[in-house]
Amino acid sequence: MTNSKSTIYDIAELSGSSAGTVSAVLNGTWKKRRIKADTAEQIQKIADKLKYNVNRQASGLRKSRSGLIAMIIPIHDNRFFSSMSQTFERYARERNLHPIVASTLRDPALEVQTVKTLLSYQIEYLFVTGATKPDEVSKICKHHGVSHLNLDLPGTKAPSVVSDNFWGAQKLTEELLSKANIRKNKGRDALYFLGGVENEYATNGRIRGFKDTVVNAFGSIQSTQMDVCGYDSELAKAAIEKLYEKLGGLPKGLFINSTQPLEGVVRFLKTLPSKELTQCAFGCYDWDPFASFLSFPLLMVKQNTEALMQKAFELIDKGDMNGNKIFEIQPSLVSSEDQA
Amino acid sequence: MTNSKSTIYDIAELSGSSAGTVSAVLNGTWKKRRIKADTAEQIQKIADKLKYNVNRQASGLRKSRSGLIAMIIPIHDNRFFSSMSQTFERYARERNLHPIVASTLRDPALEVQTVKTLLSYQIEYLFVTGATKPDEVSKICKHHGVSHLNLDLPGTKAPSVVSDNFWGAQKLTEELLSKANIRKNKGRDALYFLGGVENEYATNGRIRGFKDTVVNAFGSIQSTQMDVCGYDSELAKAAIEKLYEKLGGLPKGLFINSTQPLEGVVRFLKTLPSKELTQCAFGCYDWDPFASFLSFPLLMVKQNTEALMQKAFELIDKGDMNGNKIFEIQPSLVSSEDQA
DNA sequence: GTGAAAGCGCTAACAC
DNA sequence: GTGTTAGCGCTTTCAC
Repeated sequence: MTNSKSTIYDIAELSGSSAGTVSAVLNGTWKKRRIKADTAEQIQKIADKLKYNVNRQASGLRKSRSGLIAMIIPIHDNRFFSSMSQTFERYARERNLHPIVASTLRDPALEVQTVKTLLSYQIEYLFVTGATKPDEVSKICKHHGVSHLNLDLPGTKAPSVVSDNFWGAQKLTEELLSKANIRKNKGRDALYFLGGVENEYATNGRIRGFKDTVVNAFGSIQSTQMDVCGYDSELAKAAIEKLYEKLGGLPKGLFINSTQPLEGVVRFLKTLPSKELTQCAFGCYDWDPFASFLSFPLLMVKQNTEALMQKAFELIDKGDMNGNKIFEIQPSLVSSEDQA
Repeated sequence: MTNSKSTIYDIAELSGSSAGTVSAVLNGTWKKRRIKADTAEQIQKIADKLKYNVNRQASGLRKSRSGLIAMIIPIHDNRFFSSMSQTFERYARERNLHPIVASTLRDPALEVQTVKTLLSYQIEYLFVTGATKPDEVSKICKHHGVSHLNLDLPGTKAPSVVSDNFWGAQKLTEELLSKANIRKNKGRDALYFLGGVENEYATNGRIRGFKDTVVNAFGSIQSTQMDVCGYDSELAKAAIEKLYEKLGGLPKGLFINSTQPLEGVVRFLKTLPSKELTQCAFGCYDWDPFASFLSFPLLMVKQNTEALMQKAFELIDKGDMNGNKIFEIQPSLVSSEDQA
């Protein structure tokens, strides 16, 4: 029972046919070789009995194809990326490709090293998700002739499929303006933007969407309405505290850029009497299921993993991986009140 | 620049040495072969210039080792499993093994198929996490002579590393009894258990821990204190509603089995005036970061991914993968109040 | 100190 | 309809 790995030669011997025939039967090319159904059946039966399993290092070497498709992500332990992994696997399997996911911890060196390792296993495609140096990765992949694309964060040397941050921010801002019933766009009667990092791809798009919408509605926007205080929750907490103090209370609307700053905001809100919270409309760019359970209503922008992945595989299917176009995918607006 | 994959033969030719020498230099066995440092350096330089990358299908075939270690998990998109993946990768890389994680969606057929595929790539080790049929997987692995172990859910044909549900439930129950200041163990003045599935490994252990602790403290336990209503949040919501009605209010303490039932409970609690919540001590077996932001304090049991994985790799390191011992790892108790 | 040669398990072109 | 053969890129034993 133990350790009886068998090869096509074992089967050839037992069936009285040749290794070539066995190979053809076992990999499904036997009709093309016009092998007798009888022979095929016979061989298959023996293979089953021996629990034969092809050695893909050998077949891959011979065919110079591995059947592998890989994706690198920054980390596994994250709602967005783990949901990308899940969707990636499904799409890959639909195409008879074997998915491999590896995380690179936002470490440029590990990123490069991981990609090289993956290439050494002769992966056929690579999805580069949220990479710190997408163009470095592109260079390596190109040298090895491996099709690849960027996800979530764009690069300039391969096609990219990313969230439409501009559009998402517009929608969220519009909703908030209307829900908060903003009239004057001044003092507490205005919408405020909190969190994110200046000159970072995602934040940039979101800021543009926010500003664009506010300016559209009121003709102008004040610099005091923006506090791009970083992604750290402590910094966000300090920022909302300061804003609260300055305004003498919460504003009528708050656009929080990402769930991490949201944590900081929530920590501050916990210190306020709950009726104050009802005077502010809260929005968060990024979704987390926990947010449905907060003590106040919250609008969230949820990235569309399904559509991102679908677009990416569409590019694979079309063999369309050579340009450097950026495809933007619309996220969706979710309200915590819908889920409760 | 494009597609210039090179082989050791290219390098051999350019360097005027033989493929064997190049191979030895490039895979680090060259001191053993007593190759001149000069030659080695020369060869290395050429390899770098060509951006040579070993073909692991070829080297793996020859050595009949792949350098791969795989783990199957039910799903990626889950706090516990994604954190297992993260830790798995780290430990694997520390050992110069290349980690592969694949999800099997709690589908027995996909589980078996995925394992077979992984084996066809000649993986050297397999971690079987939360499998529906761990023993099926063991059979297949044994036939292929591949070392493997079970994680999270135990099997009978390989070593298993699982959470100590009994211990965790004991600790959580003890904390809750004391925090709730239970006196009579009757009516509202008692601790109640909610959620989980009868005859399931994890629930069994937790029920035993709960009962054991209550009986220890009060000499007995009533069957009405247990409602093993499943993992569905709607069922849990119905269960807590019924309990509330029966008792004429919340009990002094509630042990909720898993985060999904917790969601249901929270939905119900939202309908209550907040001061009622202060009269009950809440505990949840399983941890989720969102729970720190609920409007009431919550004790949680957090599985120790780090220790689980460490134990698993310890078994690998010791080559100790042949028994079927079950190793239980203590989880830890976390309070939402510690994090705020 | 290094080259030559065999072979890992499989596939595919070419026989017949 | 099926056997034979060469070879994918690499490692390793045996020469010398």
